[in-house]
Amino acid sequence: MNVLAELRRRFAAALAPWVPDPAALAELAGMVRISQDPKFGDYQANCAMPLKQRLNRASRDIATDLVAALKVNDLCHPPEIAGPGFINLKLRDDFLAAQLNHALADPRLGIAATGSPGAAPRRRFVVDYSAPNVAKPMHVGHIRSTVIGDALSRTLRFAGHEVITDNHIGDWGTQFGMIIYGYKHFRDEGAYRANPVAELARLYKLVNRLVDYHDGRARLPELAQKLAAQESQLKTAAAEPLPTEKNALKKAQQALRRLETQVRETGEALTALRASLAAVEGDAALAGPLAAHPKIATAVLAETSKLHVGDAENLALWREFMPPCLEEIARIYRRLGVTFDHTLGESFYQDRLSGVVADLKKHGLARESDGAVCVFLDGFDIPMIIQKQDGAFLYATTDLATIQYRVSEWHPDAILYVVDHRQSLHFEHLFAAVQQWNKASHLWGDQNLELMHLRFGTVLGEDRRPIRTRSGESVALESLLDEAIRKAFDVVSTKDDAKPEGAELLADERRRIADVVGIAALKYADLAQNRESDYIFSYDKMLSLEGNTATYMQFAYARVRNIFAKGQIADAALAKLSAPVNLSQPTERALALELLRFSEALDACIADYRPNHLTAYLFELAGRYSNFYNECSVLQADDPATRDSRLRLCDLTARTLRQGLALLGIDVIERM
RNA sequence: GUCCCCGUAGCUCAAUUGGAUAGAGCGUUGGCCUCCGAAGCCAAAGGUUAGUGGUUCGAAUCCACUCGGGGAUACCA
Repeated sequence: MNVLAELRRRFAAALAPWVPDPAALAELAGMVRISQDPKFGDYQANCAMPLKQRLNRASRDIATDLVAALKVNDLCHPPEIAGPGFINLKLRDDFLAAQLNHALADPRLGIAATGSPGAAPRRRFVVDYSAPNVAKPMHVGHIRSTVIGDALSRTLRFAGHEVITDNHIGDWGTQFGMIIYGYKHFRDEGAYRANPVAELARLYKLVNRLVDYHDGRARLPELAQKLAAQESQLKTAAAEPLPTEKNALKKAQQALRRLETQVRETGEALTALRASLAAVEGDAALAGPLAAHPKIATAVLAETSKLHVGDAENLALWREFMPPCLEEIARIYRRLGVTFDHTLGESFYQDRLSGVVADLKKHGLARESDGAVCVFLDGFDIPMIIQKQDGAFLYATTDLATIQYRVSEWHPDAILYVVDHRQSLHFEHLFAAVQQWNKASHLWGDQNLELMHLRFGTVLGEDRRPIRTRSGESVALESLLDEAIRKAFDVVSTKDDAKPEGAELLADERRRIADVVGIAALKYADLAQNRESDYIFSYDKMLSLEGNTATYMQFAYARVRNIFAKGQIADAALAKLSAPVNLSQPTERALALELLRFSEALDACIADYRPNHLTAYLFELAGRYSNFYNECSVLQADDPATRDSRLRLCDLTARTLRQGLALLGIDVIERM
């Protein structure tokens, strides 16, 4: 049972005579909360105060009447009224014990599935996440979308929703023009045969560097000119006498500061550009290709465009490259334990794009402007371009086609996009456009379709700039995984060697544990910190195995399981225990209360699609278990009834931790 | 220029979406293994929630302005 939801229902019933408006009633009933401080009880209701004005009475009196009308004595001790009218509720121990019994007997731990009585209605979700570019190695920037999307999908599914996951991979863009060009001009046949993915990655990097180089050369004069202009502007501004009037002075100083920043930033950009050009020029291996391919940028675009119009040679190459590229990302997903129901990338939608454009034109939603086909939308300064002057389609076009496909094939209630926040404007455009399109063309009709951009912050380095290695490339995702596992292995070995009775793990088992612990740490660091602001990447933090980490929960789990192992209590024996749970010790009661909040944590996680509610809950639960573990002996309890009661608390704790972590895509181990 | 996001302990982040004395982790200081696993537990120090005004029973949260940071900004994705 979701105790919070039940209390809200009880309050709604008690409030109904005073509050006829259903919306207002729901809002007031929603003011039942978990208490922040145990001294205020387990839950508190804050709805008396807002009624003060509506009823024109003292809020404390309202609280008194409300408590009189409230029927909760099967759940709680008599409510207490505090301060201006806070109503504090404390659950009865016999109620807690009964709920624990129920959860213990249920494989779903007492969590009602959607669609069942009293639970939320079942919905169908499409979750779009990860979406890497398959032509280049996955890097650290891909981890957030992948891990968050996976956790949300698992959580929604467990709650009872229908979930369709779809990896919208980048398999049709300019990157393929680059590797096709690279393959035609620079490939090492032997290397390609031996390891196609590695060779293609090398070619991608090589071509990318050459293109960047020529691009940089072309930009250099412009940038230098810009700097000179800004410098002279600054000089002129600085030479002018400062105004004496206070506001004007402030403005002038501000303008000066802004100019100084501009000059500094342009100067830095220029220096960086010169350095990168010099690096390429100083690289003997690049001298030949550089001289021989001066027009590489346009040539790459030409290869891309040949692919798009169906050129036989390029299409054949693309078909040849795709399997190893897909196998490469599949390998990473296997290591992460991430799966998808579908992998329908950009290429899948190519033959639908012209139809999308035609349909939008037909309904008057799109028109030509400066040679490009644009969708102009109310409330936006700029249009969304769906076809370029040269006839090429854009990612906006693909995204429209993708929605069209998803609604016609899958009929979802919601589509969730787990994507970097920098694409916010794109999604605002896209959602606005598709709503218009639906009105004109009945893509999904009158039913409600929730389109949601679940944005997250960019992964930045510790210098607050996009994460890079010393050589200037993004950190490969795989090297991060290796590092996480390597570090976990060191810690596992150290801890095992230090055990009082000597090491107990074989090398093989240590490796298996390190795998689980390392990947878990990596995922958890991301899930626990799901904010919309940027994310400072730090090896130390991401791979930490202490404090609020997945390791903490895994450790708590292993300690529970160790009790069962020491006591030689099999799972079957645990399941047969039926002794009433006794909550006389404060740490027992606190643990029990936390165990029953699992359902609330899941609801919160789903309500705003934020796994960090779940991580916070699991951290809290593991903490309560640690307190209990320190205070209460289980195997050496004073009497058999207490022992059995505590064994049952341990059992439910272990199962809740295991289930909660599983929803985050994190495994547990029996020993570590 | 315009629009969007953000500013909370030394650092990285929470705060149940307007509730009571703003909480964790890391780091710092001190304590706890003869006792089911110390990857743990307990305690201490650390805050004008960037600032000013407003809204109300009540503000980190909502509104206005100021300061500071980031992002986006017609033909990359």
